[in-house]
Amino acid sequence: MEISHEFNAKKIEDEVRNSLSLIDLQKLIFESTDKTKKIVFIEGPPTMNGVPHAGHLRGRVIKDLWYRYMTLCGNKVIFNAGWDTQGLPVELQAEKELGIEGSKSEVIESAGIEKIVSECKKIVHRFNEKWVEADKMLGMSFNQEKAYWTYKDQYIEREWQYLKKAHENGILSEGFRVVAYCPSCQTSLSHSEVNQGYETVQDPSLYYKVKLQDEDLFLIVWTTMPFTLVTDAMVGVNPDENYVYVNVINETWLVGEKRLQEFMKEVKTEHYTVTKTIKGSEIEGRRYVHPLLDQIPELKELAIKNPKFHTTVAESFVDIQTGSGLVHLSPVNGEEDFEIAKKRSIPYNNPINDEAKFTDKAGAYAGLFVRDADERVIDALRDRGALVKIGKIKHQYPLCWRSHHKLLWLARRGFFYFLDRLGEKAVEAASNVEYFFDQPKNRFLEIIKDKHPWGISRERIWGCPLPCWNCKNCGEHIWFFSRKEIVDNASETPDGENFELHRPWIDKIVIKCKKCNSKMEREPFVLDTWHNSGAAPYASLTNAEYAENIPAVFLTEGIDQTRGWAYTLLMENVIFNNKPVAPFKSFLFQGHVLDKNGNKMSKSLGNVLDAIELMTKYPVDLIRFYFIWKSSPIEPLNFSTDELMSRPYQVLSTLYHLHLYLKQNSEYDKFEKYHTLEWAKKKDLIKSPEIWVLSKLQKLISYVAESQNKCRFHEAAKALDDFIINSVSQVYIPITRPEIWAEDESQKERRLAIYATLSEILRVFDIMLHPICPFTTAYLYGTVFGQKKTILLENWTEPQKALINDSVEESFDLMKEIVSVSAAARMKGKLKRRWPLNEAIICVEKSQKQKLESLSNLLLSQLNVEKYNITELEKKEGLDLVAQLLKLNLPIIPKVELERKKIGPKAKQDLPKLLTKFSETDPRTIVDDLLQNGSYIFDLGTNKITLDKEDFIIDFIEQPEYTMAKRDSLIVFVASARNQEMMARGLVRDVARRLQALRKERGYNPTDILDAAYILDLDDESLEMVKERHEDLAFLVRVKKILFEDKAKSYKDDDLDGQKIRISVE
RNA sequence: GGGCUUGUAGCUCAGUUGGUUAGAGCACACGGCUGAUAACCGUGAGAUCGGUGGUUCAAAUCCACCUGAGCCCA
Repeated sequence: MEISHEFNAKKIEDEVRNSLSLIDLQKLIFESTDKTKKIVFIEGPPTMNGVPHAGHLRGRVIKDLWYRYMTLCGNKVIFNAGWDTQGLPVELQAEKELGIEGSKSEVIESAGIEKIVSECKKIVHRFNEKWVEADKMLGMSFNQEKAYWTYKDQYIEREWQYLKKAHENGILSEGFRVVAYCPSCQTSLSHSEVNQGYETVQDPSLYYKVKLQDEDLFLIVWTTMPFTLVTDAMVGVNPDENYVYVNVINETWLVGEKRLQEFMKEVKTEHYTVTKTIKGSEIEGRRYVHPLLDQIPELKELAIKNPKFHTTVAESFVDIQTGSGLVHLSPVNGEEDFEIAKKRSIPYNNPINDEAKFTDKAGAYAGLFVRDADERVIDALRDRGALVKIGKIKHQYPLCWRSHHKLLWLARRGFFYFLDRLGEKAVEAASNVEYFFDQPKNRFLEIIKDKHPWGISRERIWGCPLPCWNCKNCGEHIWFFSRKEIVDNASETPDGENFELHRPWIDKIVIKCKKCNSKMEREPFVLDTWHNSGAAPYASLTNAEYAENIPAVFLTEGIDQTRGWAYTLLMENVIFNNKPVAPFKSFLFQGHVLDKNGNKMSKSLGNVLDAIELMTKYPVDLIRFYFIWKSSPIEPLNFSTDELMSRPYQVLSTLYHLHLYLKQNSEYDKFEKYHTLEWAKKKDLIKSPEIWVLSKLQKLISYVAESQNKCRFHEAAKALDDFIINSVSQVYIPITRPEIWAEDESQKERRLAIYATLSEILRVFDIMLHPICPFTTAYLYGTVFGQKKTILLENWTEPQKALINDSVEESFDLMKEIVSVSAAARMKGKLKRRWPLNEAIICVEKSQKQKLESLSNLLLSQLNVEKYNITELEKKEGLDLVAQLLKLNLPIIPKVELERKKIGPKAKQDLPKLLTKFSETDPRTIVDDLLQNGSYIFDLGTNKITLDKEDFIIDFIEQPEYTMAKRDSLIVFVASARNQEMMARGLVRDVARRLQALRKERGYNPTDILDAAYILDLDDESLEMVKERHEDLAFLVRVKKILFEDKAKSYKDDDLDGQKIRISVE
């Protein structure tokens, strides 16, 4: 590779990708003697049901940054890719692509499980190609050959080991939970699917009454699903709300106070009286009589056996704004209802089958589809005098997004990790992890403290099968946790011993019950896909790798994975080890990527940026730099491509041109490898600019390492940005440029020392920036330095204490500040910086003078003055400062104003006179009097007013022959007068600047010596001055001669402070 | 509905245990510097610190409520 004159980021990427494809980088790293410690990273596998977008890139960039940083720091990092491949999203995509619709059983019947599974694999591989392509473009260092796939048999078998441990330790049990269920598709739906499907629908609005057992009071209960009376177990009230006793004809009803009027209107009852008001909490635990006990024997039995059954419960979730304020609770038909029943150990009946039909246990309702029972329930209530009112209601209710049927809430059997059985192990494991930021830590710990049971089974096809067989005859359960165990216990293996561990093949294995010798059936579940990815630490590694390298030192994923992957990883690892140990020592949660206006990226808004498109269009290193540099990894990031191309571009472009500058100049001077900093130091060629910039570099190295270690990547990137632009490009290069520009052979070693310094800076900088911008740095390192085969084989540089020099840094920074204040002073006096001036007077704080003395030559040239004078001042202000300046004979004129607030009360009606008198008074006399007597007396004729220094605002301006600027405690005066000589030198530089700009415009190289420069139309005085100094000018613009006649081929019109001139170089 | 987080200049972000006049960068205007650079320097304009109320001698900072946004859970 050869460095080109133009910075073309996309071309650089291609070249670097090509050259990397020729070597086995992973091998080189693992064989390198510099890389000693082996560590492992576990990739949180993305689901292969879509293509990568901009949001995915942020996390990948952070992962790769970490990998490269750790590699540079001397580690061998196992950095395998991983792909999440199973689960509902993939399965649904497969159904869609196969064009099959309908219920689960219909799907299975029409397509067959095998076809669905094969389609799932196709989909997963199709999307995977895109992901691998994106990773390659992004420069991800993942080992793709060793990528783990969650659906592979090998992975499944290892995942089963988690189940085995859970089974052994009693964490894994069968249980029930209430899920949203589509009766048409005969499938349960996830929460996100349910949330998609809310629509306004019409439902019955049923009010019925139940009598309390021990009081002559009827509870008025409301529901929109009459059929759930068949599974009724409780009536809920809100403990904090008021309920009223209402006399109606010859009964007393209990209704929520807030709903009383509305309710009475609905039931068309005008005459009623409220006799008593109570809080909901006061009727907790009262027994009521369910009106349909005669129809449902099981319900009656439960009511007889259990005194808590059919009682009132006060629960804060009960909504007082709808219905009657009292709601009936059906544990098997409502999530909250179920939780409450469990909490209160209240039993429940569950007479509903897979087709959502009532079973024989539902007595009079047996065989009916549950929703079709609504009418029958209402009739039965009416017959028994328990019906209060049946109406209709329009409300938001979830429909199945596929079949558009109303969803039902049903209790389904399943397998659970009962996490409460882990005791405090999980909480302890999570507390010992480093999270870098407090916000996600708090949230994560809260979630874990919940110990909510984790339902790990799903009634699906495409997933890791639950290896549990069930005997329908005697109820025996048996678990096998490996292929070998299954095969050893199978009486038939229709697909051979190496059958695929998925459905449908695993379902064909025949196992005979050991107890009754009947044919057993596999429990028809697959595992929650979160269980798949959560098993990655053990399932994706070898036993040895797991034992040695887990807990992993660092993992990172999006903030949404707090409840997702981070949680399942932790829980599974605690279960697996049965010890309070997390599979990660630290976990960084990343904020999400939003669009440039801060909106969530979503398909419906159409603001999702395709990752591959983005990386085709924009330089990858800029994208990477931008993600890292823009904000803290924990914060959400508003992604704007315009912003991406602004500052990040400038940083990389500057870095590139610095390398170019070094290469071009150093080659011209025959700079060799042995011209190191050591060499320069021995020859005493290191001057203050080098000391300064190298000292800054050492501090930068420490700062960047510290920031990376704390995951403050953005702070590291900002420090790198600041150093390369503001210290190197803006200060070190301009200051040393005159020395580089000289061709004097006697100064050659000094030039070589500058190259040695720049080489050191840029090489170290490339290494530090490499984790963020791998392409540009690999290219620059390769073309300019190239000591190692590739930059990743380099080592992170340790800061050298010997190069830190605080006092030179301070002096230098002070000098920069003074030059900046002097520029402000020149600005005020309209004195260009390239005009030489006679004198500068600099006022600094005590003890700063000496610091500047060491830089006197630099200071002279930077200020562009003949001489300067430094004065140290005591830190003072107002009158004291003015007094000090006057005493030191500095060129100031005191400026005095009246403090109106203070003098008002003193002067009162004489104020106008005082103001006139004040305006006629020389400020200097006021200042002198204040200094001598502490006060000044205004003689207004009629009376005298004495003012002291608090009554004045005292400041100063410069004397007319100077121009001045101040900042904090710095004051700089610049003598504004210019003699003929200075004017001439300034003019020559003005002209030179314009000619140089023209040279560049016309494409000449800096080193070319051209024949002539032409200058026309100067006024007589200027012409004379330039003519006198034509040799200086010729040297400055690198031409053989300066001509003042019209002989050039073409001219450029230019403007020299108002003079219209024509110039040319040829 | 609940939990966690967040709102500072047109944009992107700093702002320490509460403490003088709330800071940078980008963009804008004017001027300057420059033969590595799409850089940089100076001056200017630009902020009721989301809103309301409270605690305090003193609030961007602490508390309460309201409001916009994000994530998770229901």
